[in-house]
Amino acid sequence: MKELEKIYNPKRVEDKIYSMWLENKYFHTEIDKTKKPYTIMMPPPNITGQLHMGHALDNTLQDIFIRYKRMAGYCALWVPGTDHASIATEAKIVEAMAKEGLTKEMIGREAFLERAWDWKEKYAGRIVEQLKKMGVSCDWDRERFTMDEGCSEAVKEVFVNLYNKGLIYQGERLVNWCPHCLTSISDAEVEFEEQDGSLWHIRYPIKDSDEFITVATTRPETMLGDSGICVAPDDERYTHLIGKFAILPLVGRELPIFADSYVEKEFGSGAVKMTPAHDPNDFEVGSRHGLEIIKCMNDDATMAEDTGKYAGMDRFAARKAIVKDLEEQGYLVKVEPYKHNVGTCYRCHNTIEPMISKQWFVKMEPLAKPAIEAVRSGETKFVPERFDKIYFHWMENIKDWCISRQLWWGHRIPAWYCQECGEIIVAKEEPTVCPKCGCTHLVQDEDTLDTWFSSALWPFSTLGWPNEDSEDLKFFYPTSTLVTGYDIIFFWVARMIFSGVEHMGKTPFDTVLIHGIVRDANGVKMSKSLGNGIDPLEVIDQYGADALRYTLATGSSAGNDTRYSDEKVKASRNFANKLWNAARFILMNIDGEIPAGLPEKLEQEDKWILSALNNTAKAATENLENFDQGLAAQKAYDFIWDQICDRYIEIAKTRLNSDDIETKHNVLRVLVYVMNGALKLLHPFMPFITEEIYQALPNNEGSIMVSAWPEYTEELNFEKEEKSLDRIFALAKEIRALRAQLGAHPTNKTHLIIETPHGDDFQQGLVFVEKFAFSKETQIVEKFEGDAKLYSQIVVEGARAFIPTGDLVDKEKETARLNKELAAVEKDIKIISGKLNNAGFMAKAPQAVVEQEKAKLENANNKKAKILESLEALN
RNA sequence: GGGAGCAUAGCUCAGCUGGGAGAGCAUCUGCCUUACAAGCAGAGGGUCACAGGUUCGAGCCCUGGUGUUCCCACCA
Repeated sequence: MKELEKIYNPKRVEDKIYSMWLENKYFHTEIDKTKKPYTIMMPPPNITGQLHMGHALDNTLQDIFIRYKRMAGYCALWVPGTDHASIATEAKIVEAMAKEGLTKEMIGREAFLERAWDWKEKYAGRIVEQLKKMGVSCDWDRERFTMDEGCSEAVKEVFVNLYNKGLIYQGERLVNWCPHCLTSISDAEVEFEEQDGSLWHIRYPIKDSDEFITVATTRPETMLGDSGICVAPDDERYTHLIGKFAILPLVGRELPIFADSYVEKEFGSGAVKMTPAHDPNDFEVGSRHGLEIIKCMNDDATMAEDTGKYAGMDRFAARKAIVKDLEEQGYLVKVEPYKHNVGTCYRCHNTIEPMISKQWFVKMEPLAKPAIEAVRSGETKFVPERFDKIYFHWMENIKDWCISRQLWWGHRIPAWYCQECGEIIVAKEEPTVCPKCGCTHLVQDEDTLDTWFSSALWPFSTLGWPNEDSEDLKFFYPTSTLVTGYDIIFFWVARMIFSGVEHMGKTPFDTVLIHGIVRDANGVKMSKSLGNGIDPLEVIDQYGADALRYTLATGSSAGNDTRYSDEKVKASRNFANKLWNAARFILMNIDGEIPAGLPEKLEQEDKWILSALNNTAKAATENLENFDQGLAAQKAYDFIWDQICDRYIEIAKTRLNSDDIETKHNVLRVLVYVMNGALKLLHPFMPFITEEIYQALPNNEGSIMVSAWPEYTEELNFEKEEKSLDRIFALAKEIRALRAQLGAHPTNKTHLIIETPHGDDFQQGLVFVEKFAFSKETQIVEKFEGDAKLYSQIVVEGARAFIPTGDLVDKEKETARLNKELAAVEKDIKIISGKLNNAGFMAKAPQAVVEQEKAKLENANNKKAKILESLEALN
């Protein structure tokens, strides 16, 4: 006999089991061509990160599907890895250096990168250790890093390919510049925030005239870069000024006044100052009209050297100073309070400064088109489907992607400039001579690539691409399921899709399973700045990884946010303990060896539970196939708690007490079989406890994680026994309710007479009736013939129970109770016959539904007759 | 400005292609019934946000507005 502790202790179990899995290489996948591939690429966590609830959810979901598919016979591969997160990591390192009084420039590029690699070594390892605590079954032998050799090779290959196709180009354009991170960022990386600002109305004098033209602006400091004034073509107020010049106050520059349909008459003053170097719209209008581009700010958003007295001032200080000067010199007309959206950097949340600058871009339109088609054709499906709209909208309105970053940590742009002739050489390998002029004076581009440039290649760079001969690539690509949050559809999912289509000719995954974010118990997004984040590792420490996983798996449905609360985890922990005790009970009853497999002879109740397991397996499998992991988990839960624990184990006790060894063995064999099945169904959700129990059960070999997933089989479909037992349970339940009303103590067993046409079934299940209805000396009759006045009477479908309550029978109470029952059943009858008397229903409802209603009516009528009989007998 | 999600028991949420509303937690009552008090048995609690419509039949489909959350755009 094996002894398990009374309360399940995840701490004792989890690390031990994880090591066992690792040692046995269960996570490792080799190509097996006899199986179908099922592949997941883990969204690589940043090396700046700690494991948070978002990771916990994301990886729990992936682990559920990979474990399920592995058990279901697929060649299941889950590739893990980490992301170098260029801007985030660089910021952290710069921050750390600042504490030592150092800057990037002081130590130089090489020393900086050394530090960065040290950082990577330290923190990539940390996040991996944290992931392992979750129980993830990814193939650690294949762990990748976005800047490892293979990924870097892929990046270079893609850059050169796209450049050669003319899809990567260099251009002097207006980009989003973060003055804090000191780099350009892409449009996707700009977050708009509503802010209270002002609309300043400033009048500019007209050259050679006494007139003024008034412009409105939210950013007066940019006037130092003004190079024109624009009005609407049909604005009669200003038509006479078109072609004339305005004099820029404080500066004295002459600004051409011109018309463009971009301007709306109704807004502000109807005249717009043009600052092409610091405003995206002005840049566009300016390029149409050949305006001069005058940069008036430095990279750190201080005012440029040539701005006179404002030079060196921060942009916001300059704004104040300029407004003050305008006011003093009589140029300020008025100031209105104005709410507007301000672009901020998604990393540091400082206000973005649009700046003219030379950057590298990916030309998006030719890439977007086939990527849109890939989703439209269903080659890749979003779950839930609605996210394809978001994808389409973004892809259809896409602008070119700014990919160069003025950072050091990242993939360096494979472009070299000839210092002699200015030739640009884009190549995978560093060139030694300029192909144009033959000189050797070549200098590599200083910039690195957007971190998402390499993550976009993740689904195939991790499988060996650009080596086209890679067996892994051939077998596992395209991958099967991508699991990720809706917050990175643009950053990552969309870019992976167009990259896959472009470079592999196939979209990178079959399905994109989108989940929401994890909020706190009050529905507030967990964030570092709010301090409301909950550390998954602490939760695991307190309740176990299984409890956390189960909570996340059941609490979230595709596409929706989920709330975390301690109570939910506690409930999951309780479930784990319930399962544990069920297993403990089985093991306590095993003394020595028992035969493997199911016994030859199955009793009614065995067939009932086996049939229930069979049906649960079928339903749960369907749920998993539909990515309804929460429903699948719920089914395993209900089966274990309601069917195994509350019923079958209770039922089993009778035979377990038998002196006959075979009787005892038979029920144990069913118990073990059913428990194994339940464990397997639950394993993807709660891998640790299911493994621990699986190992403890007799006749099990190897690990549950590589055992076969339970499949539905007709052999174990026993409808008759299910129905029969369910009838017994229904009757017993009503009897328990009556006893509760009467305040009967469990030890107070009562005599019971059951009147039923299903005598044989009840006779077979007699011991269970007695067990669940707390009865003794139970009689089963076709027709009750006692003195009804001395009995309480229970009426259910297919049976009537008589319980002698002697003096306890309160005639009035009993009559009231039966009348209540009567009212209920009469209401049923009314509704059902209403339907059946409805010509429309009879004509149009499906036959099966009509039959069902007829059967219901018959049952209800029978029940009513019995209740009436009982009432009559009572009085 | 455009778009999307959500609205079901006190709380958190399920509810498949339309066929008489569910779970967990919380509450109340009674039980240490020899696997489990992290448990067992029972009970109460919902005009499925609102108004229309389609249908024999609507929590589910359609329309309209309400509240709420989010995404995109960014007219100075």
